[in-house]
Formats: sequence, C-alpha cells, structure tokens
Amino acid sequence: MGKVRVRFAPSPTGYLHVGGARTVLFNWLFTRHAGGSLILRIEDTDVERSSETSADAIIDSMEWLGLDWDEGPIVGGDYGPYFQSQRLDIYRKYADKLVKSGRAYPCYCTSEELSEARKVAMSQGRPPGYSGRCRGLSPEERRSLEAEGRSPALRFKVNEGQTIVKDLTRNEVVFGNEYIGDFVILKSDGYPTYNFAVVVDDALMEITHVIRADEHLPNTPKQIMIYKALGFELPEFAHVSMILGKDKTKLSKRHGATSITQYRDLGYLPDALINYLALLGWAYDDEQQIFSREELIEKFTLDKVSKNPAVFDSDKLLWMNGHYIRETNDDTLIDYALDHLIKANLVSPRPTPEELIKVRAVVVILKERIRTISDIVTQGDFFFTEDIVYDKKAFDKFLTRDYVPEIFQVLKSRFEAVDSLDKEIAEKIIRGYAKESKRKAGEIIHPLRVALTGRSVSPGIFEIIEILGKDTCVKRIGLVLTEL
RNA sequence: GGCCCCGUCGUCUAGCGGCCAAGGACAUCGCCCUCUCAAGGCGAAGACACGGAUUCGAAUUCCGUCGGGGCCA
Repeated sequence: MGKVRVRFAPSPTGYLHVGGARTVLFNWLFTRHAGGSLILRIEDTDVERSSETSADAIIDSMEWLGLDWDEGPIVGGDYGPYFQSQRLDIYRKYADKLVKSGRAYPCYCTSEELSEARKVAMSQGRPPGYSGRCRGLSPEERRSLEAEGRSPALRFKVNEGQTIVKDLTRNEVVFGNEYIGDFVILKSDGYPTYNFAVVVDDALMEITHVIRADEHLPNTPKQIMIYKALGFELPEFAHVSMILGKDKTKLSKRHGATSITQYRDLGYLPDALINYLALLGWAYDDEQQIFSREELIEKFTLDKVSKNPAVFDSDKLLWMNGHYIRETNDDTLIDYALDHLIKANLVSPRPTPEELIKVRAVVVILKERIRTISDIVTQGDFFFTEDIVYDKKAFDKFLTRDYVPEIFQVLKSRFEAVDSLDKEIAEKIIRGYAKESKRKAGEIIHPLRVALTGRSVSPGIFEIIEILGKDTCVKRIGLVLTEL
C-alpha cells in the first residue's frame, strides 16, 4: 500500500461536536504519524438537513483546534470535488455500472409499502430488511409500474453468504448476509444513499484507512459488498468506540456542552481539548496524561485505541484546561483574557495602555486559580468595575464584626498617608497594624478582602491592593464604612 | 424484534496466563503549606458484572447469563 490517505467526512447538519472532533483527531494523529494526508469531505447529500453554515462551522472548529487537512474545502486537491452534492453525476455513473453488471435493480415500492412490510417482518421476528420484491420484475412489469408514475430507486442485490469486516481495532467481525436485505444505493430522487456515496468517494479518493465511529460498523458489510461489486480495492477499517454522556447514552445536547464552539466560548484552550479528547479512548501507558501535540503524533497508534465506549468527563477536561492555562505563557493568556473581558464589557474594545497593564497583572495573579479563561471574568470582575456586588454571606460574616469600623478607619488613613500602594507597602501596613493592635493578620485581612472584592474568596490581598491602587482601595474602604 | 459491538475503581484507563493481595489520572475525603480560595506536596478510600469451563495457575482464553450501547426506520 502506498501513501496513507485518511478522511474525515462530516455531514453539515450542525456544529462539530466532541464525538466528531475526536474522530478527526484520531484520523489526524494517525496520518500525521504516518506522514500521510487528511482529506476533508463534506457529506451534504441530505438536502433537508444540510447547510452551508454548518459546513462553515465545522471547518471553523477544526481550524480553531489546529487540525489541518491536506485536501478538501478551502485547500482544494486533485481528487475533488470535496462536496458530495457536487458529485451526483459520479454516483449516477457507478450506479449504472452496477445495473449493467446485474448487481443493482430498480425498485418501485413506495415508502408506505416498505414500512408496512417492515412492520410485518418485525412482528414475525424476521429481519426488517427488504424482501427482494422487485428483484425479479420483468421488463414488462417495470414498464407498467413506471406508467403508473412510479419513479424507481436503485437497490443493490445482496448475495448469499457472509461478509467479514477486517477491523484494525476489533479484528474480524462476521455478518451473515441473510440479515441484510437488498438495500437502496440511489434514491428515487437521484441522490445516493450514505452507504453508496461513501464507498464511491472513498474508493475514488484512494482512501487507505477508514477510521470512524463504532456506529458505522453495522453498515460496513454493505459497503464491502459495493467495493467488491465495483471492483474497488478495500481500505483498512478501524472502528473506534463512541463517546457517551454521563448516563451512558450517545452524547447529545441534553448532556450539556457538546459542540467545540461552545467549549471555545466557555474559555477552553484548544490544546487542552486536544489532549483530553486524545485520552478518550486512547492511552499511551499507565502513567502519562499530559501530551503535547508533537508527542501525540509521535506516540499515537491504533493498537492502543480501546474498544469500550468512553463517558465524556467534563471534570477531567476542566482540570486539564486549568493545567494548560498554567502552562501557557502570559502573553497568550492575555490575548484570550482580553476577548472575554471585552465581551463582558469590563475592558474597552480598544484597550488603553493602562487597561492592558491591569489585564496583565490580573492574568498573572489569577492564572494559578482559574480553570477556564472565562473564570477571569467571574473571578476578576472587581478589578475592572466600580459596580461591586457584595456577597451577602461574606458581608454578614466579616463586615458585621464590631471591630471592623475601627480597623477600616485606621487602614484608610494609613493608605491615604502613603504616596503609592504596592504590595510590599500594603503588607507592611497591614501586618504592622495587626501587630500593634494585637490582632491576627487574618482578622484584618478577611474583612478587608470583602470590602475590596465583594467576596470572601480571592487571590492574595496584597497583590489585589497593588493592582487596585491606592485611590480605589481608599474609596472602597470608605464606601463600606458608610454602610456599616 | 433481529444483527453487531462493548463490560477493570464514580469517570478515563494500564493490564495482553504467573511480575496484580490489580498501577496511574480526574473526581471525593484527610493532612501539610497558607490571609481566603486555588495551585502544589503527602496520604486515604475505591474496580476485575455474574456463573461455568480450560489450566499447576485467569482480570487476561472459551461458553453461557446479565447489563450497557449502536445499527436496521
């Protein structure tokens, strides 16, 4: 076999979700590891449900994740077109070939007749597949059915015997052909069915390895029959198990965030998502959890892909994202943070130099304790707004103590007395005052934190004071003083 | 309903006949650090679905049951 060629073939019926992302990722890792190509093909033959916006959204998500492709939309390639809707004549041509060779025949049954037959078959415990009713129609019968105004679909003639799927992750899976009824390859409207189009495209695009979700395994014998009937060489198959929600059913919207764009908006980093997704159904050894892209490419092999379905664990993703945030350099983080802060109206759309300095300082002290970029907004809003909301519980617990007015008076005047307030000076003032008033530092710090931030949880108080600056600190203490 | 896949801690997994009284990570709990919260460090708890068979020996092989998922529309 020559150069490795794999493909990702989404249908543009929505956003790229985590399951699809994991599938592209495995294809991408596999082919980058092997020095092959990734082909992106848009399976948009379901006219009802497909849309250009969806295709764009999928492409967008792939770009954001940093998963690039070698042929397909935008980049082009020698095996196009890469949209199935532009390949209709190709499917027609191969369907004709199958009719000529006697492997396909027109079927005039209506969908009502078929669903009726299916019901009957199932109630009798027979497989619900097609009965083969139109298989033996004579030319005269066909003509008369067509005269009735019926336009035929094309069905593939399934031979007796069994079909063996050789799968890289599951070895050999044997299917009895008797359970597979003659299936449609071309619908009466001229559109190909999934099973037919996928084979024609994969074969013509010279795909060497079909790596896709487990749910396609039962379709594979049909596809193999088509490959053989058309005289195409079979690719290697690798079916990877699916990603499930917490309740162990197929991951879907009701399980919460499932689209890649949602994770982007929530403040996840592409590297974290990639690393987490890679670990969903793949493991290198019994230790390592954190892998760079380069390491992933170097270490990824299909034999380490596990067979059992994986439950998507958002907690672990959250942890991993926090880890990646801590590993990311400040400048990159600042760019991400700016996006979120601007969206939240905490920073102006065209940040001033002062704002940028502040954002940098905030990012630096928050970096250790956030798990998503959007946490910058929820945990650090008080740096950017005078509109502080005082957490009721925090207020009641720390600001109602009787010594608070006294210490706030002192603190306020001591803060006012210095030229500027950096963290060293702030610490000196506070600890010094604690000592002389014979209080524990915490007794002063906790109320002060609430006054300055509105909450009982925050980064270190001295750093906060420095970022807020003398004037703001004095102002906020004064404000609280009037409300006590 | 038929067919197919899967079944190790709550979750992701390591394990491919003896190295396993089952290892790691997330989550949970405790302790340390500490101005709170994180981060970090240390520690605890926690699993081979069940039943047969093969074997000197099974998480690892085979069969069955049960459970979960998927496909057929």
